Amino acid sequence: MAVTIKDVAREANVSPSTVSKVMNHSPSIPERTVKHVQEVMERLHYFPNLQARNFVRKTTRNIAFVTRLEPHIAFANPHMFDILCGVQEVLARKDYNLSIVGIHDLSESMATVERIIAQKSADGIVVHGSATTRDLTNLLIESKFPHILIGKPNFESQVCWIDTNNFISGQIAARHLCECGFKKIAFLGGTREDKIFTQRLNGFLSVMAEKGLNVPDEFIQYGDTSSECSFGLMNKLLACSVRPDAVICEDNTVAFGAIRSIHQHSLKMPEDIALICFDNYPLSEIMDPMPTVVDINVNDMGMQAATLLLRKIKNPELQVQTFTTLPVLKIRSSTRPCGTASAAPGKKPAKNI
Amino acid sequence: MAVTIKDVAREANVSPSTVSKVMNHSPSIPERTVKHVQEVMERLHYFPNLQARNFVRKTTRNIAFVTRLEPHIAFANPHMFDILCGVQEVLARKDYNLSIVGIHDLSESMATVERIIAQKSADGIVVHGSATTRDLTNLLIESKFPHILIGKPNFESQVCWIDTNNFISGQIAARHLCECGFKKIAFLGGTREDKIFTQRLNGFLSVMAEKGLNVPDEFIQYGDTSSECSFGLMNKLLACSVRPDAVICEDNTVAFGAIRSIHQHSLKMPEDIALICFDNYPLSEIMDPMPTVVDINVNDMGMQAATLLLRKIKNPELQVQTFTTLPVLKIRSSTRPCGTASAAPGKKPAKNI
DNA sequence: TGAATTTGAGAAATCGATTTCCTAAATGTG
DNA sequence: CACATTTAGGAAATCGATTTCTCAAATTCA
Repeated sequence: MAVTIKDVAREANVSPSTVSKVMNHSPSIPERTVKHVQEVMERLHYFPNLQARNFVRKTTRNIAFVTRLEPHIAFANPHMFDILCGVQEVLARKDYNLSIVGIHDLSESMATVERIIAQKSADGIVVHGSATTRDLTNLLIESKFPHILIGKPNFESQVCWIDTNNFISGQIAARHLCECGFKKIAFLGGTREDKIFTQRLNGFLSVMAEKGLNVPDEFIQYGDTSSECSFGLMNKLLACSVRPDAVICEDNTVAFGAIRSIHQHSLKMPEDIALICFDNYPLSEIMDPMPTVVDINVNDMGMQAATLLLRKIKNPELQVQTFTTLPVLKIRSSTRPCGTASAAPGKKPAKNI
Repeated sequence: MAVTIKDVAREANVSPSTVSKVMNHSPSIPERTVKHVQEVMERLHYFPNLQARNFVRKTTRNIAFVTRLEPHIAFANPHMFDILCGVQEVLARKDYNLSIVGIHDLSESMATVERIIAQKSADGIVVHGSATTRDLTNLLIESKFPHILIGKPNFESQVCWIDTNNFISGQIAARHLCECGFKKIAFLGGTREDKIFTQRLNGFLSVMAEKGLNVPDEFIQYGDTSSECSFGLMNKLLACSVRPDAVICEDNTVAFGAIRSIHQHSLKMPEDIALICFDNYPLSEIMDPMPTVVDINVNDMGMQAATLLLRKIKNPELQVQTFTTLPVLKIRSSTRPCGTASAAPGKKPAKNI
């Protein structure tokens, strides 16, 4: 049997209440008693039973991370794990536990969260965008259960969320290129309907307008985000009457196709044409040249989400609604000649499990 | 206040014991009482307090997943999250909770696990290779705490682990190439000291010996696993007096460099030269041609790990030591002409978070 | 010195389930 | 019909902490 508070009490010749008070730093226990009891606790290798403690305190010290989880999801979304790491990091510091709650289908998310709330199996919930539904947000609001969504929902809601600022991402990309001296900048690769793409594009255009730089219609090329498609789009761009001297790509894959086209035209990067893209995936680290990227700092986003959530748990009155994080620029050789590049050294994937 | 067992008992005109017995399917409760009580539970929206239940039952229904966790770890190891998904999947089915316990440094793993065991904050532990130390395995063995390591430790130990079979990976790669009719097969990209590389190489060689096929020394090229290095190695291979008609690459990055070299030599794949590599990373899905891979089914490995662990928790007498999973072959166009390929359709990374 | 106040620590209730008796009623048996 | 045997369900202890209330001892103050 494990050592309990009673064992410590008996051994220290005090009552269980006193031991409890020592553990909880009650002011009514004088220094010498504290020391004595702590000594006994140490000697008996006493660890308080967390279950008993949480049970009586009516807390769980646990945060649920609700997300869609499927085999090979790391392929479909390498961001998710980084977010998770950020959340875990902050929770661990405050002695909170993080538990993963996976759903397979959006239709499960409602029931899953209902159960968490009803059974009080967590003190708070982080809901990943992949598990967000309208019903779910309503439930979270009505139940007043501490929560935060990762990713702004695509509908109006009073729910609490955190997301990155795509408009600013577009601005950052544009500003960087302008600072490097490029003026004829093209934008490559999303579909007109895609909100994220549109926001980035608008951010880009706002900077161009601000600087008084012209963006001809043909400099904005829509398409899907496959590398084949972007290869074709880039060929088109390079055939324009006025050739762009820089291109912003919607993501790594798009950039990959674009670079292939640029190589085929025997153009030098960044001298003849510079390239910048959004997001930073492992792929970018083996591309030649390594592309400058505007990255969502997803790890930081996870940390912020956790911080906000904990604050809300501590202070339920708090009415934080939404939060936006700033993207970060990683300058690499596709916009700066080698040598001047301040590239973060890439780690290559470990082959072991 | 939440509804408790007493509220249900009062409303149903029975005692709390009866309600408890209904929940636990005790045989001494007749059908009509069961129905009546269940009806009341439903009506009152009663959910048993899990903390109270686990407390008295002396279980946690929680499994700790101990691993090194750092920002951008998804970059360094895309496998980890897939393993996690597999573990979670199986645990959820059995109503177990999965909680992530991250460490930053190997030196923390011992203390971390000690605490989990002492505080009984989990019923079992999964330790990822990145957190495995000799001390830790000793602790797990001595404490008889239910556990399983992901990845065979690189030292002798009685600890319980699960891993993939690299020797068989090598065999699978070789067999597949032989079946496709290739006979002059080269092996590209690891360092002599790397155990995994050596095992794969030996698996390959064993098949070649079995088939009576010769492997000239120059067909085995050692190097680091960068794509630059493998580009050079592949150039060397293609300059051999007898040119190989197939090449096995140590990983995706190696394959990436090798393919670049093959393209530069204007060779057709797989007609002039076939290529196969180990592991399946997102990179492989945008390579041209898409490479056939021998993949560790890490998701399945996570599932098996969880299954074994749960079995051990249920039956502590069980003396399972080690477990090995079989790699899977994903045939794509680098070894089979298009059309005959049975490639799994690749999902491209989602750009949203 | 005696009264008032502060301090230190214990007794007992509590949290919400489970589980072990135990008993009354129902049923079966000779 | 009397007695033995099931059956159904309740009373109460329990798990290991926390917390409130209480009180004796120590200290301060007039």
